[in-house]
Amino acid sequence: MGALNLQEWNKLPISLAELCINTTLRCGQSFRWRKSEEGVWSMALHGRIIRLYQDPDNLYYRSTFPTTEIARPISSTTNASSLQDDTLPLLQHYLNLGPNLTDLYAHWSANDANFKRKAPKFTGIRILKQDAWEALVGFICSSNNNIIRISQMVDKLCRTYGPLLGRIDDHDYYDFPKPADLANSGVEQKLRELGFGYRAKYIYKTACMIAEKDDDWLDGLRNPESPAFGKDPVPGGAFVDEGREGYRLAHEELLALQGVGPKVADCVCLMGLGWGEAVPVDTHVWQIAQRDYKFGKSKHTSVTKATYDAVANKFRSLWGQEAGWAQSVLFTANLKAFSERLVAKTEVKEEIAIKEDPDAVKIEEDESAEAETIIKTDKVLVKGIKREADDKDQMLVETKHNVIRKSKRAKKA
DNA sequence: GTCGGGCCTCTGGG
DNA sequence: ACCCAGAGGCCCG
Repeated sequence: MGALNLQEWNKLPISLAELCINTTLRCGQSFRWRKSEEGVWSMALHGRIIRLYQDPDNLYYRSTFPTTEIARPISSTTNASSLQDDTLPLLQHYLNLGPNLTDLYAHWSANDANFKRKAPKFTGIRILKQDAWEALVGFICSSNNNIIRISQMVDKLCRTYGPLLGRIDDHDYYDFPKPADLANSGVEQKLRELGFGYRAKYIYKTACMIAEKDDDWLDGLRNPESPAFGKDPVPGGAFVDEGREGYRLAHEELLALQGVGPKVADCVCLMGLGWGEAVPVDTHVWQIAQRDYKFGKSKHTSVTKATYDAVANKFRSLWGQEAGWAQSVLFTANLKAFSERLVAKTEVKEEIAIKEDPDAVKIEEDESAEAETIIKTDKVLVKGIKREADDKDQMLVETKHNVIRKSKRAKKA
């Protein structure tokens, strides 16, 4: 942490088991957070620049408003501090700090031995309550893509079409552009020049469709139990394996947008509209379903609609109301960027001992009574995570390769 | 309803 | 060197 001075920061006591921003902010749900060399996460959010830092006992946070906002006349009934004071409730909302995460993990583990085995190294993951429009655009970008490139694309989008909020430590912060900002002719061409590929047309068309509708159309699809920041929750109905009526309606409405298929619609439902039962079934989750939950006997390699629904329903029946949240934990555990944790001794420190005797690294027992898999362990050289500028050294780690056995029950045959 | 083929771009691994 | 599969898929015929 070095020269980082936390004197001027606000402090919120919270454990790493209840929130781990280092995992939550880079596991592929939000594509806009940036991490400094000091370990400070920062992003433009709700018209201000938010900075976050976490140690084992506290979350530290601070807001920086644009100069015009700070210079705004203060009414006689409003003191200076109340201008910034909504940062805490804003963060509590955005980081979704309401639920007790330890209890949730226990609940998901109770019916699921696989979750119980995988989750302990991926604690503190929360589903962010992101702006629905931002989530929509981000996940339209995600098709046939990887998290690093998606983040670069979203950054270009904000830099080109979003309002500049300020500059901190030689870094400019732009807020996310509005639908109307992307609904102009020439946007598709510009996005193609910026490297969006075939997604340029999807974003332009979807922006046009949203801009045509009422301003509150997208938020009208929200889970009433999880309203937008500043509004009061209303009961949203009883849970069912297929998902509640409101969720299915929201999903269907989103499918009408360009570049939005079932997976992207579920991402928006889960991370932008507050529908906890939305389970996005992507290539990773499909792999997980085949490897650990006995899916895959069907002949098609790609996920058909029927298979998609079957996988999502299976996970909803297994994990319940917040199935999408549980899915995200397993998704993160399956990401290559986090694969070092599968064999790392400790999860708190970023650095893995580079010169450590590889033979001293413990091999985890990962056999599952349920999963029909064979585990092979290999020693390989992998590069450090690209986005961490201070982590370029090559690390000697071990990875496991799972080989799917296709036979239905005859393990020994 | 289902199935291929094509799609922008970048990267790690054969 | 070179190619190709894969990356949090979707659209079209």
